[in-house]
Amino acid sequence: MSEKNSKHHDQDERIIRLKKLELLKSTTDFPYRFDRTHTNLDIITNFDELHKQNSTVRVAGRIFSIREHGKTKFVDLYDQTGKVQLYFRKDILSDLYDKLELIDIGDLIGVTGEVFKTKAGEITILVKSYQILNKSLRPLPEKWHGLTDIETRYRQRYLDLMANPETKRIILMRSEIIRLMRKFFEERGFIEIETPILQPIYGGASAKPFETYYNVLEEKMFLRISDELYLKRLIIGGIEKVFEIGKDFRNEGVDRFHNPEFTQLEAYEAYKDYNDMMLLVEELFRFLTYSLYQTYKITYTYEYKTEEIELDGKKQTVKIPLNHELDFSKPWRKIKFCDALNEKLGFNILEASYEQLKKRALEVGILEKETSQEPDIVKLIDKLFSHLVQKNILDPTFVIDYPKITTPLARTHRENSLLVERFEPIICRIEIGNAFSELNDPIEQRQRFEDQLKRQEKYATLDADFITALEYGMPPTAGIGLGIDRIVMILTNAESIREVIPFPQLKPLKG
RNA sequence: GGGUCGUUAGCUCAGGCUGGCAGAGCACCGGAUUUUUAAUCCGGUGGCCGCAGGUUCGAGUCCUGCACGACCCA
Repeated sequence: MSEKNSKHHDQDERIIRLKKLELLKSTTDFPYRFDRTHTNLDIITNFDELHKQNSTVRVAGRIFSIREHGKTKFVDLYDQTGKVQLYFRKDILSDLYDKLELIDIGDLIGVTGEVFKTKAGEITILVKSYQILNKSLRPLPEKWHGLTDIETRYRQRYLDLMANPETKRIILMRSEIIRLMRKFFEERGFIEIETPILQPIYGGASAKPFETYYNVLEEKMFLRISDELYLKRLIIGGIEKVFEIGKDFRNEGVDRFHNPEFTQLEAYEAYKDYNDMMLLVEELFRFLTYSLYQTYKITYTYEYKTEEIELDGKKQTVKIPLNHELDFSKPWRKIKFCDALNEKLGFNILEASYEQLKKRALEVGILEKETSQEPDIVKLIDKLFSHLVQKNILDPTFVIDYPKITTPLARTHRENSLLVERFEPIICRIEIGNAFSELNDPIEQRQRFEDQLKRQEKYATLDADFITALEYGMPPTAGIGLGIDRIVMILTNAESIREVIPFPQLKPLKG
């Protein structure tokens, strides 16, 4: 009894719909297919011709709204391409019209009819016959306010897609951006090759990996944190321009810019250096913005300020967007990592001691006094840079020439042996990638890995097989990794990485 | 890991400060309406107020803990 009451209303509308479903099934089965002559968009764009010729059209989709008016019904039908209005009349459909009682918002139907325009000028299909293709047992989110609860939007993305055009826009745009990026690299002669996701040794970045176990081999395996070391093996093997688009996995936290699994494009080109790579990135962004928007200028909202205001005597918090215009027709700004950081620090990062850096980190409040684990020096440098410099970068910028210690896979700078030839492209504070002139000296590579281990960097590894590969000789090579999720954020003006990932990581609901 | 905020009907939200019958719009059900479009009009159903404790005569409201989420910080 109490159990029945507890879910009473929950089930109410579902029970009504189940009864309708039973009635429907008692007379006919739902069809397995429905021949469409047009999409809804086709109907709108070809209206004049269809109307002139009194063409019979067949469309299908989901019902989002039903407006009854006497012995007629107006129905909004959506397919992937958009909306078309349907008009059902009792005097045309007779018995079939009465059967419309079994139809609800959310149901999928296919209709046959002719197009016309209503008094109000809306393109509409006068329905001559219809078939119910499937029934929805649950009510759709409300039509006017839609679905705004962020958690429900992410957990039930299909509802979000139905209710929020912005969600659909971003997800379709993501697909388009990936298609364009693939096209960009293919047109320049890069070959797309897939490398292992399950790896016996992880590498190519500094991050905590996900671990798994391969039963047949009786070996611990890791999900890759980067594709780098395998793609370089391909360069050594003679694939001179290579790229891969795929998921990397990092066993770390979730925030506005991080999802534990994310999509990266990595590209490597033999006989090039990081200067060439910077030009390629500039070209890529011109290509992307122009292909998507037919302009090189876009706006990104890099922050939302919240302010309290009084409205009708009530306090309300409003979100004020802070926008920044990005112009990709211009060359990107270049700033040197050390110059920019030294200016903020007041001392030379390359000569600074660990204690000196730690002291400063405590001063600016980016390090807790009582911390159980000391950050390693690379982590510390990275934090200081993020907080003191990167936070202020809005225009498309290449941060170049990093301290050698930060980057074991990058080649020593040709003019300063304390640095490496590395850059990060940054837009509106967001790192969207990482690139180097690749280190191709196997002896130095081994030394750099060993130095990392000696410094007890947290997730350092030494991939001996990779060094063996280097010993066969890798051409001078430029390489880059680009965070596709973050690039999609920039290009769609998305506030969070979760908006551009169709199914972002959430904790499972308990109980 | 810490701080702030949030969780009330299927959906969107009031109510909460100051404890006293659980509210609205949409959706749903019944009726009217043959070019409506957030259709309209009349009538109605629907609640474990996130979960578990505590204070109190009495808790959606106050206190504690937990879960999930958002933002900020680490």
